[in-house]
Amino acid sequence: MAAVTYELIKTCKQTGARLGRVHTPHGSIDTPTFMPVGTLATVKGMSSEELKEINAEIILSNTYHCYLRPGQDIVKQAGGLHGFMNWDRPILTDSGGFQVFSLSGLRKITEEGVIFRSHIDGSKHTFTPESVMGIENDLGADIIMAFDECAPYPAEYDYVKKSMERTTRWAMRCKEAHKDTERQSLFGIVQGGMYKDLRIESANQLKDLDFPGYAIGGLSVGEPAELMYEVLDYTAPLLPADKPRYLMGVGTPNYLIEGVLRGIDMFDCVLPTRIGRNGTVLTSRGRVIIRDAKYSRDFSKLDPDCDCYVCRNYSRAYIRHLLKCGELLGLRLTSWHNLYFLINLMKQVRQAIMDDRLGSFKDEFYLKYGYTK
RNA sequence: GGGAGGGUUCCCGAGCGGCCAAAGGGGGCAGACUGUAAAUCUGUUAUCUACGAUUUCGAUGGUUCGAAUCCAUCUCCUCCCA
Repeated sequence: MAAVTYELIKTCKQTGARLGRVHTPHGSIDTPTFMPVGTLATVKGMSSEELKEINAEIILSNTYHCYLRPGQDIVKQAGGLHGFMNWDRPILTDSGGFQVFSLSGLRKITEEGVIFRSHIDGSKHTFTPESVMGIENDLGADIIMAFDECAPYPAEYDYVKKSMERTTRWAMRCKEAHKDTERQSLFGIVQGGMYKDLRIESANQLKDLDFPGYAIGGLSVGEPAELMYEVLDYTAPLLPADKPRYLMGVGTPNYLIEGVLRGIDMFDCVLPTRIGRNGTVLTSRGRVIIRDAKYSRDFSKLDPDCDCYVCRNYSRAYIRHLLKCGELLGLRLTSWHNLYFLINLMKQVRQAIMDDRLGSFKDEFYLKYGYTK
């Protein structure tokens, strides 16, 4: 039996969205779910205990970053990421495939793998599907991602096709190299850019490899929202209904809801922590750039409808003051609130599915948030 | 009392006859942020009846076609010697 399994609980009668549960060696996750990103074995600004306080059920970490610092051997010796960062709930590690995209100026792709230059000291490193599986095994996450190439947008058909086919070959090699299936589950990643036939081909090829879960990668890389929805419309249904579906790198409140409506179970994104550190907070009435001068005397809470720790205790004016002064607490409080906002949004989404009213929930949410559609 | 150096746009600080509304920081204001090279990045920051015009570089007067830049006086600050 695979380390990670998916249990479908019910589908929303109004929209067809699915409510489920992902079972892992470190406990179960209610889906749809949002996973905070903790690239360097830390969700920036948040302790593991605080993540529990906001009901984070699973977090993400990253192969490339943890390999460079502190090195997977140290993490392994600490008892894997779970022991190292004192987090006893599920963890997912990304493979470094996204860094193939984001560090495009510092790497070279070959059939064998990717030669990286460290963004820290410029030193040269090689990642192959096999080496990545070794690192991810040492990191010890419950869910590990296959080593893929996240193609840029826009990209030529021929390039995306070659990239996608190579990603499939790498997925086969990953599966071959991944032995610890009792403790970890390896998810495949569908690529294919914005090309329908490539997405179909990718999904079918990966399905044949029978992974315990599937991710859709290569989206939210700068393409228009409508295009992403279109790709999801035809890609998500191709994935096995009895396995979890993970949309990588998404995102904003509307992307999450639109993703769930299209059958996605898992999401991750740096957005809440990053925009939080940069002075923007998510609220039920839309984004608020809390750093702006107009909030200097606003002693109300970040979001009038929020009951998170931050909103229960601190005002907009105070948090703005902290941010303007570069105080660490400001970054922490905005990150905290934003993470809570998305995790709580997914909780409401799950309840709406349970009540067969996700479509209505979406309309109400969008109206209040200020989305035009 | 004697000597030396200096006062530049919100702040610090370059500029040392025209290419200066004046470098560069900082601060302010605004925007971006989507599997984290991000506590980052971008724009903007004299005034106006703004693709042009007007007033700025301690004050006043002068030299010059032209001055933040040269000269004189005044004023204020810093340092050194008594």
